Amino acid sequence: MAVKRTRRPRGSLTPDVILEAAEAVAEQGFEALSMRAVAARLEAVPMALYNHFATKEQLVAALLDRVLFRFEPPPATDDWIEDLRAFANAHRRLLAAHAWAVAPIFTNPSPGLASVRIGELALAILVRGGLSNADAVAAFSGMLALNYGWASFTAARDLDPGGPSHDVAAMLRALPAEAFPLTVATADAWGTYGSDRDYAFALGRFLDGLRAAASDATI
Amino acid sequence: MAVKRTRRPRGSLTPDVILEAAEAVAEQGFEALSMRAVAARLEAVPMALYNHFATKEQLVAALLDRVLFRFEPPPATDDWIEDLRAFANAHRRLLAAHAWAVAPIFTNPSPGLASVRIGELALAILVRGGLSNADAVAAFSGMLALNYGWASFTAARDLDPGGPSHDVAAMLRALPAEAFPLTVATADAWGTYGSDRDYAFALGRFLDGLRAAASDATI
DNA sequence: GGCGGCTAATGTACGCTGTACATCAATGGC
DNA sequence: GCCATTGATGTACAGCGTACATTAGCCGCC
Repeated sequence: MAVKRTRRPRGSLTPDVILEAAEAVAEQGFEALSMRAVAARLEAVPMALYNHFATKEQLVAALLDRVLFRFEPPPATDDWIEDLRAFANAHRRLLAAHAWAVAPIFTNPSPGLASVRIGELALAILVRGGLSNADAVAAFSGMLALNYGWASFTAARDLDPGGPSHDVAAMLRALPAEAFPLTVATADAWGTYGSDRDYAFALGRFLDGLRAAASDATI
Repeated sequence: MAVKRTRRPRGSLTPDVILEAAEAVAEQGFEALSMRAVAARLEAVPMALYNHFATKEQLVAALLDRVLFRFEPPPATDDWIEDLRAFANAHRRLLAAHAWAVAPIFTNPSPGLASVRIGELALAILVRGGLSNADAVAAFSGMLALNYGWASFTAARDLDPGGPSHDVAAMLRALPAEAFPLTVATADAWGTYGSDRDYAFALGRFLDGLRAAASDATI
């Protein structure tokens, strides 16, 4: 006997191992991320987590910062617009790789250190392109907004394949053509809604405009 | 006596009055929107709502559609780019006017009828500008993503004035300048993060690029 | 006018959530 | 070897969405 349930060794619960477990839980859907679920995965009791994070909110903030720190900027070239394109693509890929994180990041754009680092890296490119401080901030905000918004489109689909939006094209085609002629006519294009090609187009137009504005300013 | 608590008259609970109450509740924060809170505001019992909406999720979807139906497109002119600018601004104003709705719309880009209507109206402008169906869908997606992303920035601030991001500029200025030189240097510009001016800049660059692409295509 | 039947409003209950608060036990300093 | 510190635990509570059973108001029918 004496198989008495042994309690967790005293130093074995650290913020890092908690966040590791939390991410594993979150990967099967952010709404599945509960203090109890994280604790269970660590074979600990829910309240044990509160010795390392004051609230769930703080745990989530730390988790999101951890994810955003994985951003790695592409190497710089001599064309700042191409650097910005690569930067935006890398950023969007990061969001797509952690689809579960998109919604909470979105609703809580915490100014964590990881976000600041991303901003710093983006500003370096924009300032190199000749933009003023104010314009660089505005341009970076625009790129960020585009990426977050776009990520929400794709995340909704990635997280719920076969969900209500699993066949947008068919749904749109079924609409009354008198009321929504263009929607019905573009139903096929909507089927690939949020595609890489569409993103490249949208980002491309933004960068075109940015390059024109920068070269105007430097003339 | 016979002051027995009278129950609600039989026909008095309709989807409309429920949504009306739900919106009033949601306006003090989306997380405050619970079935129980909506029922309480109607002096009804929580389960009464389930005679009209199968789940909370469906109630929320109907509520969001109701809000998005308030979008009114600006009148058309003979300059499609200017029409698109006005359209984007009107759309963003709608989101800003219902900041609580931004997060749920974002996480659940439901293809409700109101969204379809907005898409139809946007496509009309883009097709008039000479874009192909595929490009029109991509351009609209980009505008939508920009607006949703941007709205999330401002909504976070509007919903929580005095919150952790109440003085971004001061926070950024306090960062180590060696690690984040550009962030510190642009701290002032970050203070107006998400401003109308910044949005106008970002949208403007996108529209510039779009106009150039369209005129290229028609030559 | 009385009377069923349909259905909307109600009541009760369950499992889940975050977390306040009290308790207990392992560990580092003396 | 003892004690204070502190991290792991246990219990408990309010609030959530909602399944399921019950009640009561209204309708058409005789």
